[in-house]
Amino acid sequence: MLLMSTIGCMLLARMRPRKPYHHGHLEDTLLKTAIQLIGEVGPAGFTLREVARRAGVSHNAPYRHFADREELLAAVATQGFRELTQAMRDAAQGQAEPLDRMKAAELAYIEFALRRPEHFAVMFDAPVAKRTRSDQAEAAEEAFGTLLGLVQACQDKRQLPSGDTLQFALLAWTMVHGIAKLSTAKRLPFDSRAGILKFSNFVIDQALPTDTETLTKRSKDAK
Amino acid sequence: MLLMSTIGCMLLARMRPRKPYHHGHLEDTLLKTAIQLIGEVGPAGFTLREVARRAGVSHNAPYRHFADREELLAAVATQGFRELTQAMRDAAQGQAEPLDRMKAAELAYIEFALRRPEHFAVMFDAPVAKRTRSDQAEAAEEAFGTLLGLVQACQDKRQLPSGDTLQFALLAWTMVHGIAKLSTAKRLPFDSRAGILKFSNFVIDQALPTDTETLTKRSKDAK
DNA sequence: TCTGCATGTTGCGCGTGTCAACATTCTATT
DNA sequence: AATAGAATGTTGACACGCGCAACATGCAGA
Repeated sequence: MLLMSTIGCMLLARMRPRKPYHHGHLEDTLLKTAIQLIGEVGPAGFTLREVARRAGVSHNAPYRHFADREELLAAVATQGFRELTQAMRDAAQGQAEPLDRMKAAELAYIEFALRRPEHFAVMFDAPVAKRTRSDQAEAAEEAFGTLLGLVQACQDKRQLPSGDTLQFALLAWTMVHGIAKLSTAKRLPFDSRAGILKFSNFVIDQALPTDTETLTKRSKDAK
Repeated sequence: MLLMSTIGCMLLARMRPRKPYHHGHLEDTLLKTAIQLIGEVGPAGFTLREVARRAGVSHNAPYRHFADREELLAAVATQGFRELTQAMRDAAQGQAEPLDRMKAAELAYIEFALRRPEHFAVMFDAPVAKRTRSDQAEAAEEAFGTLLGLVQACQDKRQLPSGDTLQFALLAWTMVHGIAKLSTAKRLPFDSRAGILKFSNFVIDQALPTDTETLTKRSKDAK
């Protein structure tokens, strides 16, 4: 029945198989297309109309799924935070010791930024106004929460000084974020990925000392 | 002579004082106007035409001084780096000890970002392509050089471990940059400027320990 | 004085974001 | 099964910004 009417359609259209009026997974397609486009031309060159073109849909179709350009970008950012979280978790999983797990996650953060600089930019450079989108805040919170959990684990095993867990996690975050941002802005005097990662290791070790001597010393200082 | 023709002009214009055809300081005016506009609407809302309007000039006049929108933004960034350098120097000047001078400069970096978030964004988020502008690279280099000099001074006075000066300076830079970026992106759980600065102090002290005990300990480790 | 050059203006084409009106398809209720 | 209404997609229009081309104005040196 449905088959027959479809065939009828095709006959009327001179056997040309007709594109269905309804796309089916347009929202997903738009998001994926947007992510890819941003990877190619950057957030500035990103265009709603080009996304629509690549999705094979009219220039106004996206408005059925996203209120405006900003909202699509916000969705891109949200997806970015999810992938960042996953990357950090995967990296941590490869290590046994809490401290190594944390460091691996931190490096994964930097590597994510290096691998997808434009996407990373959308996540953090987007105008603050529209970020009331709660799902994005949630995704970002989960990314940070991952790091926080790893720091907590280090403290539990006495591999980091006990103290304000939040502050240590924020310290770790700002460090890797600074490296990531300056790297993608090409402001660091390293041209190779390896050079950046080597520097990253230096920074991480410097700010989060691993040796017990320093640990005990610092915990004494804290008193 | 010139006066007479001017008066003639005014008479013809029914005593309305006529705006001179040539602006006189248009390039400067455009730059200043652009900086102010960016401060109001952010890099995204920034428009070449609005700058022209505010400068009281036609929408194409800016093209006589800047090749395109990007080039004006690049000039804005350059100016930003100069002001950042000045802010860091001023802050350092208020302190006697090298270490205090360095810390003051680092805090000045963060405060600059907090005070002029949009301007700061233009300096670092701009597409990398157009930044072949050598004067901008120079201004940025000078800003970093300021920090580098302060680190060097600390090492000279044994207030920082001797070693790779560049790496320490880069460490300091990435830290403050991370804080600045995350703060302006409103991703840190601090709502007040004071809270951010308090956290900044924590981060700086954590990563660049001042006490001589740790210093000697670390220099031993380095062997 | 006159001529060339820097500076500013007007007008245009093109692309984008977004709104309004219309077309098509799906879903649910009867 | 029929049909109304909600989703989804399309077409057309408008305003606006970027940047080009052609023109106007004023300045500076021969």
